[in-house]
Amino acid sequence: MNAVAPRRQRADAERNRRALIDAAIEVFGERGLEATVSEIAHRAGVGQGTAFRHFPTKEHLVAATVRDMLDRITATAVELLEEPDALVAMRELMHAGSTLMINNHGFKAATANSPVLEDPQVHAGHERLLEVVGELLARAQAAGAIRADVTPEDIPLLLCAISATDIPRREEQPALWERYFEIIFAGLRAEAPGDLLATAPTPEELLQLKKPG
Amino acid sequence: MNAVAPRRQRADAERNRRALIDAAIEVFGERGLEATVSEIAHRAGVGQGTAFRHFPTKEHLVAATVRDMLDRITATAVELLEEPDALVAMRELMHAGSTLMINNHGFKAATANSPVLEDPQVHAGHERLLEVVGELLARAQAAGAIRADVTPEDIPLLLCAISATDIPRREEQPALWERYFEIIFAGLRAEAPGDLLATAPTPEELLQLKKPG
DNA sequence: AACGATGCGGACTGACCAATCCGCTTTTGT
DNA sequence: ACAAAAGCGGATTGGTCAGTCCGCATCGTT
Repeated sequence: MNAVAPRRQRADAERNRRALIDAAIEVFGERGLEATVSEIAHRAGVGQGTAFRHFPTKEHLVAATVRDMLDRITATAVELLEEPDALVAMRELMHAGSTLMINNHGFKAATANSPVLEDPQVHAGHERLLEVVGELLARAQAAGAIRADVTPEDIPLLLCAISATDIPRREEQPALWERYFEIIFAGLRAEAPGDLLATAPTPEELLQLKKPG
Repeated sequence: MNAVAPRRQRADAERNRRALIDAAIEVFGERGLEATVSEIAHRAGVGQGTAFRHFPTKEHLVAATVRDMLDRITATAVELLEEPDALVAMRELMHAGSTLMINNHGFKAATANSPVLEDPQVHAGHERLLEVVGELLARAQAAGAIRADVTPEDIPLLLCAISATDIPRREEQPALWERYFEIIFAGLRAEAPGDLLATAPTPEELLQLKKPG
């Protein structure tokens, strides 16, 4: 019977913590991880001293936002467990994940950042995501829609790959990444797609995003 | 008849310029674009004043190294024009390009950096690469080995995608990216690969890089 | 050999940023 | 209502880095 003493924190402190994470998601999303802590604090409507009290290091703040983002993808994945068509579920999961990474420059950069990935909170969130992804993937493989040698750990890495194609010419061709989504997703399909191709929502049309002439 | 006056620069200046680019490729390669200019100058055996005289801005130095790297890939691509098997040529080109990007953290980061891509030297180097890639790609498509809707511009972006998978666990699984190379390359193959699969050097074995148990 | 032009090196500047510190304010329990 | 605890804010510090400056060395030319 040791004193674990959870000692709930003050209401305003909890509010500020939440506001900081929300602001961090926004600001890191817009400007990448180079955004400064005081900019985030300001956006959250608090002083930067407050930011560093809640998150002793910028890296801690980054880890907290990454954890939050991971939880969002996981929530999407859980919803997709309801989808009867396993291939559609996988496709939508990957599409949602790519969209999220592409709209959040900071999240994309953080996944390339080993120190962040070693944070226990982030690691736990990642594990939880892998479990749900594993379930969706297993179903798609059981249906013969996805190659059997693909593992759950592959999926997040492929999302990194897809979002890495979004860097240049964002103005000219806003959704060019969808093209590469199709190519990479095609690489995951079972060796003889044949009739299964028809199941995918928009299999070939999306590949025509580039200028036709 | 205006005075263009090429005015050749002093021999030591030219030597230093070359040494700076070589050092920059090394240092940016090891530590990414965060490496400091003075570190590069020191590695090149010159003072940092010299570095800033040759390259008025860090960005100029980055652009010069990117241009150099692009020229190296282009040289590889030109050699591959000799390869009789068009699919093998494309595969080797992409493999070489991925290897180059993965071993050079700075180059990888620079391709995600719009200001660098807008540099006229870099842009010219990129165009030149696209020409050669276009030729190799056209041959592979004519042979029915690669989907007809793939364009030359897709290839560099897919190399970015492949190298984006190399970020974590470099120690544990040094060549994990080869796995994703296979998946993405498979996505480029013509819809009915069938017998063509046999042409690829190591089509399925490389996919078993992960722990089997 | 000698001189002018070109290039060199590294101390220095100014800006920026993560992280700290401490006097002040708000919350919470009584 | 009051006091102690908890939290707040922003000025400040220390360190880093791109870019400048200028006295000195080296090169190339005659």
